Amino acid sequence: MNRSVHILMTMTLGRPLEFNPEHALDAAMEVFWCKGYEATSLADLLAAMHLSKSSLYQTFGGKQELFQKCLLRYQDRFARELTVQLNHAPSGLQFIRSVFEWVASTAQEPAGAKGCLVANSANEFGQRDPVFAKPIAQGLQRLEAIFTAAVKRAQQEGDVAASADRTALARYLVSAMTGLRTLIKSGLDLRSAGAMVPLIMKAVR
Amino acid sequence: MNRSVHILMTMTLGRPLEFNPEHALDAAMEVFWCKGYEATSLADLLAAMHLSKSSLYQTFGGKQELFQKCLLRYQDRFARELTVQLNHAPSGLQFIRSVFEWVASTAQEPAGAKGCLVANSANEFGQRDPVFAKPIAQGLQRLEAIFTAAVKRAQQEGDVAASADRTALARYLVSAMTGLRTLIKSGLDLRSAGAMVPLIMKAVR
DNA sequence: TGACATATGAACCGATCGGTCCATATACTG
DNA sequence: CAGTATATGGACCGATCGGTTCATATGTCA
Repeated sequence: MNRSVHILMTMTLGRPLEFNPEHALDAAMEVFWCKGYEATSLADLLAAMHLSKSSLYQTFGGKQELFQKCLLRYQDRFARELTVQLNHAPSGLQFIRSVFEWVASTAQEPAGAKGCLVANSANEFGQRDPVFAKPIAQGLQRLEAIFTAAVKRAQQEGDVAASADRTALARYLVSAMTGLRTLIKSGLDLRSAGAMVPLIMKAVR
Repeated sequence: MNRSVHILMTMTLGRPLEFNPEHALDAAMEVFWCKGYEATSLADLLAAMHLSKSSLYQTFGGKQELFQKCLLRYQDRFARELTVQLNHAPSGLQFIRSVFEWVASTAQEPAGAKGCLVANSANEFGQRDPVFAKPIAQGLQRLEAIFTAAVKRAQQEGDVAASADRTALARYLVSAMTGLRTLIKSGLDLRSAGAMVPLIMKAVR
């Protein structure tokens, strides 16, 4: 591999970007997160991302592709964050509880009104659009995988019966999570949200 | 009150409608139910309702008003159905379980892919649109009220601790319901959906 | 400096959006 | 029959939709 090829692969020729693609992606994600896919227009995105239409198409490809990128970006960030939390948690059970307590704490806050991008998208599209069905299912899957790991740890720590069906429990937690977020998104008050956590946890113990 | 006034109030003058407003409303509800509000176009509605644009506007007022009518219609029908079920159920607890078992049974079926119009709308709009926030909140409220009645009955029947917080429990059930529907909408398999019901019920017992 | 490669903004595209208007059709009334 | 009130279909509206094209700006390289 000669030098010129190496340069071609590691640096961009021509005029450099005037914006940070990562930041722009974050801005787009925020808009999709708040308004959903259908209700978000190109104009909304351009305004939030601070770039021109041609830049958006050249860099991200279009509305659909941009949304897919945002969806994956959201998953990655969310999954990484939860994994870190799980690793730092005193116990698997504590991790699960603290996740729900954090979600409950977003009640009546802007963060709560946005919901979860994956859950929002799951509700907006279901399996209607084959283009989005896969990344959405994958997002739910990843959340389930984290809960599965947490339940497994809780079982090893003796907080959950070893005989319990990890997968079923993890799926239940995903369901409980999205349900709680839906209610919070609809304006559930903080007290009620908090009261829901121990009820949700009953299925785990 | 003379005869002519009476006639004016009880029957319509001029050319009669060529369609059944109730049926048309059902058709519109179906479309909104499947695709959501934003993704549904006037053309979609006209095709499903089998009427012309002018008829739609004259009879129902426009997309927003039509959606609101559908939302209320859905609530009424759903609430009435559940109330009947509750009255016929052998016990409050059995009612709750059977509702969840019915929802779980829609997994991998067209009915499951549609979700619940109220839950769908709650997720699509949250509190973003003040025009829809009220009917959506009302829909969730009505479901909660039914669950509250069921829990109350279960308490009287000794299946639920008398000391339990009925309202909190009812809200939990609404949350569990919407969560389950979200997952089913995303393609959860029938077996997994069924396995979730006893876990959900753990919070009640 | 000049060749080159990419980025950018603005003009432009056809399609579709939700919504209005009006001429005509169709019923009931006297 | 004429008069009246409503329903209907189709033409039409401006706005916006997502997307494309292209001339120009701006950087790197030899």
